[in-house]
Amino acid sequence: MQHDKDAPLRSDAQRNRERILEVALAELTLCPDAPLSAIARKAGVGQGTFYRNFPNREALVLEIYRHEMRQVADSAAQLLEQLPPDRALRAWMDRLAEFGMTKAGLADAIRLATSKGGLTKPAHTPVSDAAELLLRANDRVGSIRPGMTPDDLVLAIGGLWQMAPTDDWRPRAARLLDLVMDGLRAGAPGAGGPAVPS
Amino acid sequence: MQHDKDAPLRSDAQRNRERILEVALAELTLCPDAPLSAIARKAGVGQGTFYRNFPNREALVLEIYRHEMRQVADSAAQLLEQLPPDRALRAWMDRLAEFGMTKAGLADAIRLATSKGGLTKPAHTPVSDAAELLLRANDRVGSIRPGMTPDDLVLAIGGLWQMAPTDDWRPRAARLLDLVMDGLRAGAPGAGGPAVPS
DNA sequence: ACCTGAACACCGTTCAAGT
DNA sequence: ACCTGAACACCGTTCAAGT
Repeated sequence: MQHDKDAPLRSDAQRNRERILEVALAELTLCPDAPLSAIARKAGVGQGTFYRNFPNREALVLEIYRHEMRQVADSAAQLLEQLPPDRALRAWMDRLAEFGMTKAGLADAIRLATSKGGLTKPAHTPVSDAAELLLRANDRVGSIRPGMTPDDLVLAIGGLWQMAPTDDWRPRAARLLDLVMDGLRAGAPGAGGPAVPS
Repeated sequence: MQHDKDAPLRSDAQRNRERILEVALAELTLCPDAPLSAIARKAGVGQGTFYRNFPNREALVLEIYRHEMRQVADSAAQLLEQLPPDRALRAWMDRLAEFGMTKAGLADAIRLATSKGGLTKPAHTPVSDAAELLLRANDRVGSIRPGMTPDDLVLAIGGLWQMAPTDDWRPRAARLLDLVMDGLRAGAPGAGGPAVPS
């Protein structure tokens, strides 16, 4: 019989799961295609135990990704309390870039793992919730064009994920985000018409 | 002795190489992680012949990528003859999106293959040449902000490569490119000052 | 109920033998 | 000079046997 879905794990199983996640985060950040067997070994569990917790590489990687991303996403609310909406939006994107660069290996691991099967549409992630929060706050003060969706914003900063962290990524990211912010401000109710009057 | 670098291939070897590329393009477009052994088999060559031509998966994928991308990149000059610079730029980005969606499998194959080793900085690709051409044409008529680099443009449209082709990608791509164009126009000499006057 | 680790399947890569 | 295909190494996944 399989495990009851809502029942708590036995304490040793719980510990095993946490150790796997801990080791996997470190290993995958260093090397996106670290062997799962190596992760299991370093976590001190057998192959079978690993697969009981995570049926495949994608399941492991997505769990780590969601956990890490949630931390950044959650900072959006905090930024909105400290800064005007447009500056909060920009500051949040800066944090996303910073996060992406330190976790570049993890981002590669995600792409490696998720390109295999079907494309997992994340739909309602913490990130899109955060984006929604920031966009609506800006809408309220008229600092950006109306009608922007979280999807729009995520696509607009998509270039961040194809930068290598080794380079002089900071000025490049800054130039990208400056461009995005200018695009967002174009057509804002508070800015007096479109950037190119007709 | 290895092969002389500039000497032409023997005709049968030449044919083999072309058949491998032909089969690989079709297979990788369908399935980004198609086994190299399957590609060799369908191309009618032995494993060794395959590896003589392409020492690893990355070498194969990059060659295909460059070949396919060159076609799109080369259309930039043609567009500039038919349209004003800003419309040519936008039309080129549309083509890039169209191309990316039909070749989504290939794009995944590239990520799969290149995330393994070091990050291969393509540096001077046909795409960055085309971007340079389009940006400078726009600079000359003052339709976009000055100083944009090909790298800036490539990053700005980076979101295209993280869209799934299954969806209603067309309106999403259009919204992204509209935003990018507005960002580019903000601060253009011909548009009368920045989008947000201080 | 959970764990271990050997066993199996599969794919990338090499290489001895052929033409 | 180029080709073939068997052989090897490695990693993901399963499963019989243990606690």
